[in-house]
Amino acid sequence: MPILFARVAVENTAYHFDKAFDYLIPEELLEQAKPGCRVLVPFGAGNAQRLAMILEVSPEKETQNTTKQVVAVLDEAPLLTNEAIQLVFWLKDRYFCTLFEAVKLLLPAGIHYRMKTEYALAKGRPVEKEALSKEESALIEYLAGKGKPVEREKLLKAMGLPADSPLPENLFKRGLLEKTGAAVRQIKDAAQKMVRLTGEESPSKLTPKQRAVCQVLQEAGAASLKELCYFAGVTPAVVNALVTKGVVCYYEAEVYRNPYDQVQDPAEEKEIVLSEEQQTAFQNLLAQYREETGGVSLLFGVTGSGKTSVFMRLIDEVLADGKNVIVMVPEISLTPQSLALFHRRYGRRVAVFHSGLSLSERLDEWKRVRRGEVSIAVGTRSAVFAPFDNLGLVILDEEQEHTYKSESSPRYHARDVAKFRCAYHKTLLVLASATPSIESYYYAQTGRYTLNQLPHRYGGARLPKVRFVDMNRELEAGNDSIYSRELLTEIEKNRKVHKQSIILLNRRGYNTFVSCKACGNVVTCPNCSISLTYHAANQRLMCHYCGYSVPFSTECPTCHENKVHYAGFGTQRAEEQLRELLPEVRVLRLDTDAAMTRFAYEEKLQSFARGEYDVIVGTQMVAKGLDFENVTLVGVLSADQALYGDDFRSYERAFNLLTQVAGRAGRGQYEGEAIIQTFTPENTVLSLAARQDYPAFYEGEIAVRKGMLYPPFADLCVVGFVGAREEKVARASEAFLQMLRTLAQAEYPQEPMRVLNPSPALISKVSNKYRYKLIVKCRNSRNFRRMISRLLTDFAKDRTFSDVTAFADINPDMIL
DNA sequence: AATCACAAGCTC
DNA sequence: AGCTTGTGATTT
Repeated sequence: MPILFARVAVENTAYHFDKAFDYLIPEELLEQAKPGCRVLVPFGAGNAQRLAMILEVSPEKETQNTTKQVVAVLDEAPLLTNEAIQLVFWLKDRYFCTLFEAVKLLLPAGIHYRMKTEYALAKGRPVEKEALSKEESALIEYLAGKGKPVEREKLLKAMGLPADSPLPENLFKRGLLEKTGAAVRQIKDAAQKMVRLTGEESPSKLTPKQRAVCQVLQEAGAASLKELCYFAGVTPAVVNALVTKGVVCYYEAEVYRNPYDQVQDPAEEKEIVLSEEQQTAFQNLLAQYREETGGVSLLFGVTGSGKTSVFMRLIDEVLADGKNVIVMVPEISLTPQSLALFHRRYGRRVAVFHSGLSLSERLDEWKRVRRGEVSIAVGTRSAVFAPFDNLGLVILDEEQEHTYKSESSPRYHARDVAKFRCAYHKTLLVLASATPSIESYYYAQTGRYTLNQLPHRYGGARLPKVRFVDMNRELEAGNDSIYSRELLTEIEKNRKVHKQSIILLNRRGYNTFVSCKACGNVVTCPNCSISLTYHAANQRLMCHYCGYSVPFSTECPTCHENKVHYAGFGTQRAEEQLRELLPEVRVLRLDTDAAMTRFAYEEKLQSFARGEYDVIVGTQMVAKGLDFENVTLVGVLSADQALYGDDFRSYERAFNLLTQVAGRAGRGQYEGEAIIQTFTPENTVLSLAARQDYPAFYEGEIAVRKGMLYPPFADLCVVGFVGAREEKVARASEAFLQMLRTLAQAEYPQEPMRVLNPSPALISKVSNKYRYKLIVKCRNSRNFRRMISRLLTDFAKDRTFSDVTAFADINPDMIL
């Protein structure tokens, strides 16, 4: 009998000691213990039971009699494929997370077990002789009354004790209580009670109602209890009686909780008619897909050029090959309309993943994919993990969107995970966008990706007219509101002819940039070419990349007039002011702060569509995806807020946003117009966005990226530090910097990097924890990651900073 | 000699 | 993080 070992990922390990741990598989579990199955293992000195995932089963290498044994196997069949297991190791290596965190990412939340602790009265122990406190004896009494194990949480709640009370644990240690642990599923598989005939007993001596039941079953073969009662016109009691007689029996059948249950399979597939341009793009993509080399292609098509038609044709071909497809879209564009598009064409072969689903719905959609019952997964970021084992195509729509980057550990980017999966399956990844990320376009230009273009709008639709309003002039004319006279006039004009308007206020981040009213100059950092941010606390202007700062002064460094000021306002004020200025206009405010459920959001949009409002005022969520025929005017309150964010991607985001928002107007038969307010009308990004001239924008931007060493010419590794005491956090970041310098010099002298000084995070205090960060311009190579990984573990082991946690994020969307 | 409190080290 | 073991100091 060969001895087998399981290499497992253990739950709740800290990054600095996480790795695959080896356990012996006892003989009776050999059958069941397969890679991809979860197990229970004893862990640590106390041998407390923990959840773990088997990543590999292999014969013994060297005998260590210290090796512990697997306690139990929790899954009948593996949850992870071979690919998924490789992906787990890849995720740990790339994103500095633990193996089990990576495992969790690949599974639907609803499938997770959690360890529960139960207490019961110890048998054969005379309680009477013990010295007990009042609370203790009350607890003992309660358990004696129950006579069976009670879950820890329930017990504490029943006794009115705090959730972290050590009481039961103390009693356990004194031997008065017994402790049992078990792994429980949070979400149960949904099952339906089904009924069928046993065929054993001849149905004699039956009541009329019972005979009716049997008749239905004879016709239908089997039915759910619910349906059966409905069709036979009886209550479950009748069926119960038949069960007792042995005529019929119950069994459980699994059902799926599916929010799109009503979706019908399409009667026939409608032919998609492609324009010549679309046809060429489609042919190229198809050819590349057939190469089966695992390449990446950028589909660069202007807004309204019909990218969706191209990939639907491509999807058709891939499905015809019997392969599966993942389509990812940003959350905001996953509207019922766009989903309906897929449902109409592919019916029940579509599984959907987005944040609006309940845990159980997500679990069931995941199972449908895992069992090969669907062929397409449509969804947001997490859809990239859809467990297909015959993946043929991945499409990432609006590939530049920041929502594809996770902001919490594991800080993965869906684009990179998609690359991994496509390389594994030797198949095609399509990145689609009207405004690609600078990085992706660069790779398309330099041949790392192929490039397919759709330079014209489908059906020859025209782009909206774009006008700029110089807000400096407004101020000179004595208008100090946030609405220019021109914009107000147009809104009012629009209302009178029953057309609608969208007003966008970009307020991403918490920055207040500083500019000169006289020359329009925006004050930037001399080292990083990043807009400086005004900090009220110390009245200084700070760069949050490198920590550079100067005292705030109203004197402009360029024109030396005393007209430097800072600005910033929110949607609420924008809404109030519009109501005051144009009392007759019906205003709808939409923003993410308004703590709206997905449902309420849909509801409001519906009523806007019905014409119950004249204007929507909102943050960037209104800029994208909305498609209303009746909207002919789009106003951007301050383009500057987007342009001068304190981030090297600010121009890129602003260009992207303005291009998109201008695309909101005039989507139907009416011509649209966009009015963009700015204090810096001469900024070329504005006119480039108005013309939707991406190539020209790219040329300017890529030069800056190259000059300043920003992606794609370098990677930014941000190391964050979090802790309760500010000076401790600050000292920790300094210490880390020291460690980094030493290690880099000693062991990684070849690795190119530039380390910027640690500095407080942009939002330096979040929920009473102080945050610092330090930026390293680097090459995201295996070697560099290994170095960071070592630093993170060494740092965590250093007890002087035990109350400060450090984490790393390579190329985050926003720099803390 | 017995007991305690905290630092150090390991997790298969 | 959670737990055990080691070390030294304090108490009897």
